[in-house]
Amino acid sequence: MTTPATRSRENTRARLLDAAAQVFAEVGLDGASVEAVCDRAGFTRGAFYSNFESKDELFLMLAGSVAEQRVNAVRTRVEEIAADGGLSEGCDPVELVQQIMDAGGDDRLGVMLMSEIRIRALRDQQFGAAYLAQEREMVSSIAIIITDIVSVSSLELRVPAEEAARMLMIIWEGMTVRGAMAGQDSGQLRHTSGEELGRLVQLLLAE
Amino acid sequence: MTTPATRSRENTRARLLDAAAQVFAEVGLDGASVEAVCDRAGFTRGAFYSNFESKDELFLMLAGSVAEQRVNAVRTRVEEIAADGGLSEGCDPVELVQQIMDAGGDDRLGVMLMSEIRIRALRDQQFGAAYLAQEREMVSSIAIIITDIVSVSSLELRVPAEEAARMLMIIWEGMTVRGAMAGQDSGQLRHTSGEELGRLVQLLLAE
DNA sequence: TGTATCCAATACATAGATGTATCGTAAGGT
DNA sequence: ACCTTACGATACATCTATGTATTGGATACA
Repeated sequence: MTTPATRSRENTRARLLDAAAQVFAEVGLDGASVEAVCDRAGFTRGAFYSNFESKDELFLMLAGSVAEQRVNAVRTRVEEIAADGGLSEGCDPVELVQQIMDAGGDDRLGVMLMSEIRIRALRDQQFGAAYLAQEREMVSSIAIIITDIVSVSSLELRVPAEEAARMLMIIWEGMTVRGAMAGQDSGQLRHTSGEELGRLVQLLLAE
Repeated sequence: MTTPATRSRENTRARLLDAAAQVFAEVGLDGASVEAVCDRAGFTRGAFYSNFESKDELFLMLAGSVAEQRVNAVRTRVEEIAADGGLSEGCDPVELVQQIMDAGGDDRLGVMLMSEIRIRALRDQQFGAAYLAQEREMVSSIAIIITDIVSVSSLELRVPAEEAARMLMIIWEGMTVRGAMAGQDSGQLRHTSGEELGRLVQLLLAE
């Protein structure tokens, strides 16, 4: 009953979670059978029911892990920028925002998975509350860096930092979703959504 | 083979489409069985398969009708405002934008149905292209009225009208989705998303 | 080497959804 | 009044998914 067994078990769980992320993104939570997830992971349903109680439990764990990753990615990116002294007076606000948003990095499948998560957040009160709470954390992180950026520049914000952060996040989300619809790969995705974000940043700032 | 029979048939189809809108919004396309839709409409599956080939065909028709309604609602609202001389010099841009966005009116179920439609647009290339085309129509309508508003005022746009329209639409969408997640009813939904839109309008305009 | 344990595979029972084929009935035409 | 047609209900066959119960096999430990 030492580590190897446990290690193997955790590996199995991780592989199932990975596979689930892909399959849920591709065909949706309801469209994905437990067996499809297991096939993708290279297991049978025996492994699944040995590790999870239901597809729903798996989804909740997956969503929790995705949320955690996003929040952390944005926060650490913000901290990195602050520590790196990226906030010199001559820094480019547009570039910085771009970098922060990239931290939450969404490729095509990522966009689809997030959409699936949002749908669930719409249908399930509890889950929705958790989703919104997690989003507020991201907004807080972004608001902090926005405030810092503005404080070292000669510019000023035309709306409160939190509002600005929310707008940036929503526009970014809307643009990536539409980019994915148009069949763009992640590279183009970053590009087009970046352009729109740049314009919004210019709107948010005033001399 | 005169009207009554046909009329009854079309009535059946309409009731099934209505029921489908509700059920799809509540539990999603994949989560909704054909029987659930029929139950809601007060029919059996016999009626369904007599009128539609599959659940998917029904969904495509529903989505088409929803898209048409939205585009038309926005366009006619824009035309009404233009005709009503609502564009006097002293008009309130924020108020006008609010009215236009309201035309695409989304209550809680509407938000959920649109989310379902967008998910499909993400998964299906063809459908996604159609969705984006329809959205471009809406953006065009909004851009027109924005241009008009600006032209009769002493203000000017800080970005191209089409960009402004897209941003407004995306922010509006993002806010209504989040409002619905928070469990707000349609009244509150309009209120909170309206506030955020107001701020964006102010950002978009310059003296 | 034997044994205990843990984990995933397999087999099975059941439930639910789909689509088709058939039937009953009401309305329209002659 | 009779016949025909159209539409929705019913019945059925099939398929797929789920969850559980049992089995097999690998690994750790004595």
